[in-house]
Amino acid sequence: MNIETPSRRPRTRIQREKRELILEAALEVFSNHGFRGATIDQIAEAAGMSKPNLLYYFRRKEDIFTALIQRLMETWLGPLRELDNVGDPMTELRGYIRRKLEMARDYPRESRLFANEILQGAPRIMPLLEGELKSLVNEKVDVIRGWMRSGKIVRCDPYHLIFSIWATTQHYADFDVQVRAVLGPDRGGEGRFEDAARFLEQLYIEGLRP
Amino acid sequence: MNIETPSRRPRTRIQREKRELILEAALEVFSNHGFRGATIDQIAEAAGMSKPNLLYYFRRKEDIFTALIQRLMETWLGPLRELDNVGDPMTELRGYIRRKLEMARDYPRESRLFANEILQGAPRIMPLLEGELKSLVNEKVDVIRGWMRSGKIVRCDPYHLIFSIWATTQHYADFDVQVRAVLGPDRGGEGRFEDAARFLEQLYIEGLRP
DNA sequence: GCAATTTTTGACCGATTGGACAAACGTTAG
DNA sequence: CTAACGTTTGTCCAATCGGTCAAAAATTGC
Repeated sequence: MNIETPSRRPRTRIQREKRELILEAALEVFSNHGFRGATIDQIAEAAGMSKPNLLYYFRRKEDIFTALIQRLMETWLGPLRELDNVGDPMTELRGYIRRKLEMARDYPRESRLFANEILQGAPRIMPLLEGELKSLVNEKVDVIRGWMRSGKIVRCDPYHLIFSIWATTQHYADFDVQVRAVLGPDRGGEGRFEDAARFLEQLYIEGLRP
Repeated sequence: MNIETPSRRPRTRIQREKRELILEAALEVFSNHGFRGATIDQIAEAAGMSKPNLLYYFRRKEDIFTALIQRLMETWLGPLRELDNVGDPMTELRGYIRRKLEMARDYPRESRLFANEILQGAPRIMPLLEGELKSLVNEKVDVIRGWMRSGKIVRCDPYHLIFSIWATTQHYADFDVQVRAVLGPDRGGEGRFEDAARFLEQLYIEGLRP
């Protein structure tokens, strides 16, 4: 019999461990080759098991992908969830930018996985975008609008403010190859994230000052 | 005999027309599915011809891709080339942002094609990035540094300034599905590009003012 | 009109892919 | 020990893919 949805029995210790192993391997492979470009064999090899063995834990290739996306979404939306209207607006926004940039540095595979899926038209995560993501953004847009009304930051379109923060920070994960190619070996080292952080903080602080 | 590199004979009228047809079809298919995700059959069908017929004009799938990239690169770097140090720096930068945003609106397939290639590690265009692109950026970085020295714009890292303009503008092509999902049917209509333009111009003008 | 050349097509091929399956192998509770 | 259950593997399959090839059809140059 197969696993996948725990219809009745709870997960075994081996099941929990092996599923975790597979998801880690799948993240590596999917983020580098996209859904279509990745093969089950590649994932199985990266996870150190045979293909039929992998298919015992996840019936179909797509099931691995959706399980991965589902689990990642929470981590990914974390920084935006933390954006709160306690504390100084400018400090909050700067913290958000910093956290997003740290995620681009520390979790580039997750970023590229999302980017790849969105690029292909988000066929597998559209409900998430229109549901959870949309409502979370709307919630934070209200917070930002409050800051504008109280004159703490300049008036502008809060949706596009969020988009631009996403774009500028995730750029350093998704387009990392290009960034490093343009900066060259000397300027493209590990310091590029600190340089980016300095630039972006300055841009947004000066650009949003009321 | 096959075509591809015009070793001796010049291109026929039919060859020019059909190759154009194929490249247009390939742009549509590659930008939606990536290199690996696209199939020759799909491209052939989109071009309205049989697969062997297509392979008569381009021997291999990769040849279509590289021909496409080669031709697109010029168009794509156009706006950056136009960035010149004649005229007011702020006006120049605003014009650059506006042109890049117009390209994201009018040529989203080209943008997604590049994004897809970069995401996979740019295996087919790395030389272009390290060569033509890098030197063009370096050239424009000098222009921007000149503006900073003369106090026309605030001092900041010109590389990351360019990166952030790329990121924020191309975001509206590459992540269009997400942008529309979050904005919803009412705010996600055609007006989203004007809203984005207004926001970005304000952000960069305020953020770069000396 | 005719021969040379270019263009198009149907049939085919080997490799890869996602996935099925039954049999073998391990593990664990009584 | 043993029966039940969980895990692993080798083998196989149908579909799809990139690409070949020879021959037919269309075009072109004279």
